Amino acid sequence: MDLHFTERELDVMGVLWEHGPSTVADVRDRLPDRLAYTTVLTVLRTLEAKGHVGHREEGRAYRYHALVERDAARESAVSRLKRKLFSGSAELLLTQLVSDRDLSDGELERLRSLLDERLDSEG
Amino acid sequence: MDLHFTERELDVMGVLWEHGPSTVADVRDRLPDRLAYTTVLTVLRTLEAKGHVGHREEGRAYRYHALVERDAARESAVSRLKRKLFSGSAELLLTQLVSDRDLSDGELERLRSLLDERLDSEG
DNA sequence: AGCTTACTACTAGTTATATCGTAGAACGGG
DNA sequence: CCCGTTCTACGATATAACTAGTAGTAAGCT
Repeated sequence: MDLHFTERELDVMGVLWEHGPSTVADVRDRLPDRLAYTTVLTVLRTLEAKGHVGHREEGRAYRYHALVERDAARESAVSRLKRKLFSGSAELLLTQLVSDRDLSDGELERLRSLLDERLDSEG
Repeated sequence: MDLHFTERELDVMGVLWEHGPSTVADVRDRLPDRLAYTTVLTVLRTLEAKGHVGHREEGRAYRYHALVERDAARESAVSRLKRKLFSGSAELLLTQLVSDRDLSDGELERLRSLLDERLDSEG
């Protein structure tokens, strides 16, 4: 399946994934930019139209919840990035990832551990 | 700097990065979809307006070339992905990367080698 | 009951994206 | 020298993204 979110949609989905089902006001308060209440509502409604979120009535307000798993979005995004910018190569992508100057030694070691685990758990 | 390309722009940039300076017809021939000549030209012109590509006259035609390095685009895209979908964590991103069922053992080993090299080359 | 507040529903404007057609210039072959 | 081909320039249209205002409703306070 091909999941795709726009910039602002991703901000909103991020809130729902991070903090669970939320009202419009909840989402608005956690967004990086100060948007109008109705703006946030509009984004939620387009996300709902696309089937990415759903809502449930709660008193007089709606509580919105993600309908797609964050993992699915992650997988789709990584796959798209790999395809479009790294010629489909996971190695190139990892190379880019570890060439980040900001990574600490500790982080690098943990990254290697992750790979070791994955390799050990192979059949 | 914050580089950002749309879907189609990325297709076009991909051709320029992969095959070097190209005419409109060159680009068109290498795109995944069969677009009208003028459509490709339009994309190139908007890319030029944004400062991402430049052109040089060659006979009566223009030859377009990338003005931004592929590496810069890669770095920006990875950083954005990390921030927006992985809470800024390289480890989470790598986890997603290596959880790809399609990765072969060989690839995984090469990924680990890359990390080893990076770790060894540290101070 | 009336006032205020917190919602959703509708509408709307602007900018970006995506795609292409037509016009006009220039070149190459006959 | 005319004709078709190959360019760029300009314009156009449709859809999506982004933002927000206004209207109307319902709840809660006094």
